[in-house]
Amino acid sequence: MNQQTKGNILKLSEATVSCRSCSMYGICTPPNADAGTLALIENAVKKRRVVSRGEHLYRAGDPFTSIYCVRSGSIKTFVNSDDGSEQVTGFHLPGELLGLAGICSQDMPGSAIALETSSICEIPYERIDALAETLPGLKNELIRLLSQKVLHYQTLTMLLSRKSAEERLAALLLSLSTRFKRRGFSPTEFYLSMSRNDIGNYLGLAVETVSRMFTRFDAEGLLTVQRKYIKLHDFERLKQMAGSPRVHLQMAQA
Amino acid sequence: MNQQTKGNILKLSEATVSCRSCSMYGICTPPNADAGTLALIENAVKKRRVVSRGEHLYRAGDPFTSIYCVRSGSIKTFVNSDDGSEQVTGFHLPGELLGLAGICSQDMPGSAIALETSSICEIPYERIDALAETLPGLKNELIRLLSQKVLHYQTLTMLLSRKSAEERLAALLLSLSTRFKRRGFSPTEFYLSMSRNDIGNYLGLAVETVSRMFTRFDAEGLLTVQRKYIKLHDFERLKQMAGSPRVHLQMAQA
DNA sequence: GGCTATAGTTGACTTGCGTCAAGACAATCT
DNA sequence: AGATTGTCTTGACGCAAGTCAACTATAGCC
Repeated sequence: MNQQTKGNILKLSEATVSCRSCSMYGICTPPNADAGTLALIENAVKKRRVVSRGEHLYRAGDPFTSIYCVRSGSIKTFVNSDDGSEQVTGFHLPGELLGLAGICSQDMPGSAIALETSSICEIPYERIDALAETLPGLKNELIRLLSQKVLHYQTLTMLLSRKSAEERLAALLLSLSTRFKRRGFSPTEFYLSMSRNDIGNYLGLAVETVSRMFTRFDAEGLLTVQRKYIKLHDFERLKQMAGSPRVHLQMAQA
Repeated sequence: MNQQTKGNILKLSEATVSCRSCSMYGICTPPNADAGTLALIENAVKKRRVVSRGEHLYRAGDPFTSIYCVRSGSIKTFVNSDDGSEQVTGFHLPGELLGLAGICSQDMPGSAIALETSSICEIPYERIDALAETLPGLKNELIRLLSQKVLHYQTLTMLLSRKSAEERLAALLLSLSTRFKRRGFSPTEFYLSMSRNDIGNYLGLAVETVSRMFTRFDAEGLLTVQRKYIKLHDFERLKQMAGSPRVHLQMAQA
């Protein structure tokens, strides 16, 4: 029995979301679209791209041309600070968007690297205007998605400024779980495609602290951890730890 | 010689930005607007509102109806967590937008309170669609502004997850300075409209720590502080402290 | 298979910042 | 003026999490 057949507990690289559960669904496949419109979108908007583990999807400073959506696999985005260190700004799972922050500037403000072999939909931004003429709801949808991002980062900000290491890790695990569930994967059992290093970087913690927290959570029976493999046992206690339930909801769309 | 006449070193409540230096400029007064269009906008979009110190502009849970722009004064936005505590998500100065995170949900996800008597432009969101028909660039402008917000919060996230108390305060002061300058106020001398408590809350620091940092900065000759009054002396060292110069830029639009 | 490089874990030690507590200064009210 | 209340500052102390360092497990490679 391989991963694929073992229900929906599998590595993201082996999973592909259907367009139905994609953030871009309202954009790519608007409800009132006729065959002609769908063909238009098919040709104008969708462009597949495969990036393998460690490869860049885009780099900071690249001219902004497109926004991206993860079909399968997972992507980390990060910005570089002057001293050469990088700060992870997000993990992007199947069905989620990235590259939106580039809209406001000519260049991409950060970089994106595949955490594993991933399939990506690329939407050239210059075509948005043309497309919007036939699809009046498109820009509203984009605005809504951007607003959601704003909310997400506000939440993350809150998480990072107030919470302890324990709370941060609990919140991340719940966020991942919620997002897996939304796209039809198991919310209790999954593989982390990112390293402890990435997690620590994202949460503002040292690697060692992340490691210690995993060990503690496991010892306390909250979850089972074997390297990248995670199985969540006690949602209730994790939620308590992470704090406000509103926070989880908002974390859901990373 | 009162505050008003003392150049442009004054309290925000006494200052009003012209529409020219407002974030909404591209929206409120599009470049190619004829008299008829301007009249349309004047009637449909602009609605003034004055909120006095401590008063709510909106509350978390209120139905989302409008986005707002500060004309004069200053506003703090915050979200409530389950335990009743609040987390400051931003300080909004003349010319800056707020309420954008509400677009994605039906209700306002957070609250906004005036830090001093403030004049606010209110733009009913339902009219955006109608208005966009006569002003094709409007939605693109809104999208751009939202993208800028995303970038800002990514930066803030980075600030909070990695930086020390010293770096955080330096970054905030530089951010305020940049934003004052952009709107035509003095970048070196200003009054803080927010309390130490708000600052600490925003930066994820205890009030005492904020206070100690101000004292230390003053002792080191970086600035002069007398309660709310701040005079910056050494930009260079402040920038060094705050870290990446890119961060300041991005902090500029809060 | 064994060798090397990388990622993850664990322990010992240090430190920045939060917490608690007391006091100083401003603003407002009577 | 003096009393009251809220904001800000300063000091003493403890702890959560960072740093340094050694060790272990895993993955990738010849």
